[in-house]
Amino acid sequence: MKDVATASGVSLMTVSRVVNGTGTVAPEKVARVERAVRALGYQRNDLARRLRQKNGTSGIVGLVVDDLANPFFALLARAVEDAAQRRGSVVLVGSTHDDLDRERQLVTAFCARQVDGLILVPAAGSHAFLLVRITAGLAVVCADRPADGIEVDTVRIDNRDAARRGVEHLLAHGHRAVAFLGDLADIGPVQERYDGYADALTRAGIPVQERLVRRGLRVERDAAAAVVDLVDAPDPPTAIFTSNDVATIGAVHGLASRAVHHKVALVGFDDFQLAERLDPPVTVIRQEPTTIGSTAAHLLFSRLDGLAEEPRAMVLGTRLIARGSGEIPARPAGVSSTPRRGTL
Amino acid sequence: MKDVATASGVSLMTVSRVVNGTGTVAPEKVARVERAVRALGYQRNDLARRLRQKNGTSGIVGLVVDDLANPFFALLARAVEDAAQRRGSVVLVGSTHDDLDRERQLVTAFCARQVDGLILVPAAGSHAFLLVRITAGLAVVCADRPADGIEVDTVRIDNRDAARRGVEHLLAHGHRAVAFLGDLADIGPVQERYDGYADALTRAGIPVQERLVRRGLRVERDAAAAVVDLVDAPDPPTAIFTSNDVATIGAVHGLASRAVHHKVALVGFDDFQLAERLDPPVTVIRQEPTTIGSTAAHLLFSRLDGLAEEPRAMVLGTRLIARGSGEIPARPAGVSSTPRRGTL
DNA sequence: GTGAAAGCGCTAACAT
DNA sequence: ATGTTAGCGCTTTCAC
Repeated sequence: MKDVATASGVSLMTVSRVVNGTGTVAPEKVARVERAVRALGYQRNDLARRLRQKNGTSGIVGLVVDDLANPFFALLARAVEDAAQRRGSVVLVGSTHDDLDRERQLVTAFCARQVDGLILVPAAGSHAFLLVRITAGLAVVCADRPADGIEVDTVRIDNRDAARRGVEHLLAHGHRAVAFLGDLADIGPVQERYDGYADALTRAGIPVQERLVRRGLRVERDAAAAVVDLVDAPDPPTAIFTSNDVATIGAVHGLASRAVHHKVALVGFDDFQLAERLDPPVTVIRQEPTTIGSTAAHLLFSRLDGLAEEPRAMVLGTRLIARGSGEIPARPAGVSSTPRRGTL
Repeated sequence: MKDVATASGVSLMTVSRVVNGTGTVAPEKVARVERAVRALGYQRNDLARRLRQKNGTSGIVGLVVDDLANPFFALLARAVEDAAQRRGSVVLVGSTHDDLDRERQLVTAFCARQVDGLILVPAAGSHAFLLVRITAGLAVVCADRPADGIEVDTVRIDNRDAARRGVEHLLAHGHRAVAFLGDLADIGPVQERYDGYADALTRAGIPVQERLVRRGLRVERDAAAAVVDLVDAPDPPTAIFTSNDVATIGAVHGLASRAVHHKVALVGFDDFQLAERLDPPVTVIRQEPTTIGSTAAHLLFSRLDGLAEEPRAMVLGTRLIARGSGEIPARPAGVSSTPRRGTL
């Protein structure tokens, strides 16, 4: 900047005014400065700028998700990025892999770079460590899940209700022995989806059987193994409810490996690519990661623009998409499980 | 920081030394300062820090990809993020959607935030605008494709060779009429894969038929429509080579919609989730986005650490994974295309 | 319309 | 072992 000023024979202030288009500068000097800027390849240092502008913002937002490589979060991330772009902000991303320590590191690293705000898919555990930062002016919006211990804007779906509807869809096709497959139990939505599963069974007068409930499934292989274990058991489930995309895809593999994919019904949480092209096509409860991301981004930007209401809890809709796997009736011809005592 | 100094009754420099663990400070004062830091929730402003440390780095790297929501780039991004994390850097991301203007905006926005380096999946077009920045010290590594007009480190695969092998796999099963489906022709790898396709045909003495070549397919729907158009034509191809994951998935839909998925062979570039579970399972040429990402990140960090060799061109391996769709023989029973003049 | 001076939060380089 | 001074690149404030 100093070089530009020297080269065009004006003061630093004039350069500043030209670069930012503020104040009033003689047209002739504007031209001289602009020429020098181009010649020297000068670009404003936004960081130094922001240092002096007491009120100024960095134009950086942080996005902390569970796993950027998961299509759900990749779509959410792109939606956030789109919204940020339209506003001239840039996005710092990081994956926590549901590890609170990792999340804390990311938040610290992001805050050290003066992010204006944070969109957070919180890991399990207390987020009280964020309180002091929020008090200090950090805007935080939670996506997909609320964060324990802080009251901030949250964008999510009604997991419990959606899961209940999914399981009821299976019950409506005559199933009584419905298995539940889920990720780590301490993740909020996983627990809520389990609750919805239990709700559906309870309303139908069916007791929850712990042997049909498998949690802590982090990767597809875990879910596939759980399914194999379930269908090989003496009294196998006639239907499976998987509580996220990873579990659903694992279950598809598991069922196919035992050649029971046409016999055991399947409803999965989260839609996924090619679900409609599988055999049978997979019935899912779809949520919209893109909508979640853009809603969270808009909420964050509203806060940055001074919105000072109570924290909002936005609950977005879900839709059950029946494709085939969830409509397989209970105990079709060919399933060889001997009828036994009803409940156990 | 000033507050911390006041609260603990020491000078700014002492606080600085304690916070950074540099120099020598009396244990008692260290304790006092640390207490004040905790009490006030003080966190160092890395940006101001970096402003003063002339040599210092921002600890921010930029990652510019085609589309973050595409699983290929999502995996690449996660690999970059992992590598950055291990180094204490954070990652700014952005999607260009193969638009050079958008890419330029992202690069400008990232540089204004003083990124140390850039990992770039370049859009089509001249990247001469980067020259001045590279001269000014910006480290750039290209991933997936080289950038036009600049000489920088590049991490990629041998698209032409891999595509040739994929098409030869089809030819080995007796196919003579092999269609090519691709994204925008001005994207480097798309052109290279087309060249590989043409190579395979030429080596086998088969002329390339323009009517079997469909490009500019950006989304699955485009590819599905192209496939429908191809198979409905008078002299339909007996095999299809799709030059990326989007085209492959589109082709799967297109073939299924005309119920010819067991009759028309398919080899796709890029592996994708559930490919092995489709009917028939899809034969692909797999590249490793994760390896590309981590290699690019390591290369970038080497440069930031002072590596001053000539720009490197790293070429990673690919593997053909035969699953079924690529092994369908030419002209199976039931394909009703009347034999006509050979070439036209 | 323009510039000079002060200072954002921090740290080199020199004191002491 | 600690404090002082100067200044990173920029903008604010106020004077001209």
